[in-house]
Amino acid sequence: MREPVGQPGRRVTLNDVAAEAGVSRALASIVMRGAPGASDTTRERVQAVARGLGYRPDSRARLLRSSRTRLLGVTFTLAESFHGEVVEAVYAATENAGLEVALSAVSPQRPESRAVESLLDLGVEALLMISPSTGAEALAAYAQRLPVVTLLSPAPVVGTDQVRTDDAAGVRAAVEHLVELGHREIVHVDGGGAVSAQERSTAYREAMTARGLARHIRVLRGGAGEEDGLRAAAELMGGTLPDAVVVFNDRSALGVLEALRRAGISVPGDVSLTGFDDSQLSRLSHVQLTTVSQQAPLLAESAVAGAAARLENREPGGLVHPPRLIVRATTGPVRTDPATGPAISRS
Amino acid sequence: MREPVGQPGRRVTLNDVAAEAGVSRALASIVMRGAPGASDTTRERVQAVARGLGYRPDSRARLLRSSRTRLLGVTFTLAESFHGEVVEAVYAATENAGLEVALSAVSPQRPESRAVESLLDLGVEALLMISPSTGAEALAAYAQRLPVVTLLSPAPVVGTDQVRTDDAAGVRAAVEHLVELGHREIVHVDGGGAVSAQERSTAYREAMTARGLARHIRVLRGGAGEEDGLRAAAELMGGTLPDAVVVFNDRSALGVLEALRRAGISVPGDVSLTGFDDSQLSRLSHVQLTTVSQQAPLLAESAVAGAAARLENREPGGLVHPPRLIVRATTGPVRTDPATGPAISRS
DNA sequence: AGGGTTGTCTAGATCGTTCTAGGATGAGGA
DNA sequence: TCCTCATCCTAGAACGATCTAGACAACCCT
Repeated sequence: MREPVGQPGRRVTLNDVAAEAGVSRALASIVMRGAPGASDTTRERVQAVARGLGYRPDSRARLLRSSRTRLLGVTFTLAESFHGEVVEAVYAATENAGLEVALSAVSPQRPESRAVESLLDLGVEALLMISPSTGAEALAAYAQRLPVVTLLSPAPVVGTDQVRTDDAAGVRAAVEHLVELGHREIVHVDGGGAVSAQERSTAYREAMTARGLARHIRVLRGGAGEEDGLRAAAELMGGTLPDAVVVFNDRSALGVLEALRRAGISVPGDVSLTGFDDSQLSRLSHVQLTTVSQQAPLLAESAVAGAAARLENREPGGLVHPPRLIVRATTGPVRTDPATGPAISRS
Repeated sequence: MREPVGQPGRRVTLNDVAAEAGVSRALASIVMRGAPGASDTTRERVQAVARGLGYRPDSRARLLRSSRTRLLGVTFTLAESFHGEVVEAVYAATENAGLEVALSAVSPQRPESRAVESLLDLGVEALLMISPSTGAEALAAYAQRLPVVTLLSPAPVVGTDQVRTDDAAGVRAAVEHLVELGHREIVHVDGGGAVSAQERSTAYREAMTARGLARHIRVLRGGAGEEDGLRAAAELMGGTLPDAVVVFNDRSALGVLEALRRAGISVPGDVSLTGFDDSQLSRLSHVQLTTVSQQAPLLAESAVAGAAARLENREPGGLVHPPRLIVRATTGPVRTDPATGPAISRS
């Protein structure tokens, strides 16, 4: 198998293709990017030559010259596995939208500002920031220079488009799922000061009220981590056990699950449990957590479409998405005989 | 707070800086990249002007023109959280080496070949591939075009530099740690057909033999996933329990841990347990798995240094790194009274 | 036949940098 | 005085693409 490139150092340029095909560089350019202005016969000929020579356009040159770089800058946090899922979906979505992706990671050692700057230096045409940590002012400043779409952003910022999950709908779905299963005493372990903790907690109250369970409303202080769940579960087991627990997120739910099981309480035999995020954790075979999925593909698709819309001076739409309840093995019918209660039964 | 840029659309170029400072474009360029050939006084003046105008070099143009792009292409898999840790460390390492990073992700929908091609189009000068899935031939072909460094690569490929962890040393460390604690009957749950399963299993045998425990050698078929651990643990509990279990990786170890605890066997009270990878899972507060850490910062540093060395036509060195044993809560002294054994005692 | 339109193609400028070749200037040596 | 020679600087050509303006046919319509 011979390499198409003859010389090791030399790279095949558009000039080479044009010369070989006997046309001008400009025409070759037209053909390569599928622009109108070339006959079908030459189009085919040039393409054949390009293929034969193993030509690949140099994106640096392309980006430099054209104002429409079709390059979408994406910032994400390495440690967040959900960001990974979104990025994956962004790649897929950009393919259809005819955009290219430039990734820039955020980490404790690499602030978001640096990530954004490197993208701007690369000449991205729009910015897609996943869970931005940048302050509203700085974000607004970016938005003045180019379209900015945020995903999982804590708060709205003028000039940016916000793609997000309908948190309330997610919590509502979880509560209703539990009610359908016959549960009445449904407790909420909240997210403490975490992002969107407020929204989810409010949604819990509303969903309970809507189902006529207002008198069963009970919110425990939780948090975003596993330890918060462990702590909340300890508090929970201090009094009488509820039918079910709706937890702020998966990590915390994992803590609750562990504490309950360690105390000999069966999940879902005695208590049902739901999380939020559909993280890797929730899929572990001994966990199988029922949870609310922020549908990464949907969010990504929508964010990319939003950026594309802005680039064409259109108004993007459909930026809030309903999540999906993933029913696994931590929710089940309410226990039928309260007398044999939680203290005795074993998983 | 006024933006340094006057017009919203116009970007500040080197020309603007040169004009404002009253020097030629070339001289401004010399100053900006710290090249020799400018007096200290003008150097300062130009720098002051650049700062005042908010000048940022356009990397596209820079990359296009200069042969030494100082750009390091990195491929990684989104779903692998360990890759994330490495990438994080790569950013830090490149900073010192004076290199820039271009990321390109691999996912089920985006094959590694595509990721590499997009990096080549961008004009990267060297390639750092984390856990490459590309075949040896294709990899060798890349290596002919530019320096290629692989990280966590399954097998050596001619022309590429391989940075990896000394798997054997890791397993040895785990075994010796257990022996120190008084354990004798140490079982190994292997990785099945997974990458480097063979090496780790061999290292286990050697370490046991070296400690005079050859007759206690026992290897159970495992795998890379949690289910494999669950299955192996079931097999394990069929016979008499060993003192300790050295598992191929963290995920599988988590399965073993879960199965043991569910059967009422205390870890580390009855059985000690070690994993491999120091993954996020192993740090969960109810897990606290003793494990072998592939030191991401060290690996990244070494890989970047290797790439930098190749770019300067030097031979890189020190590509194999010893891992570090992270002692958490799943290993402890051997149980003192075998009579009260595992079947009765509870965690 | 002349004027307009449409389709195909090309020359040359351009993007923002870096690089090469060479022009001033002044100091120091013969 | 004249010739190096280093130091500081500049003009202009790259890099590899895109874009603008316009040339040249061929065609249609009056």
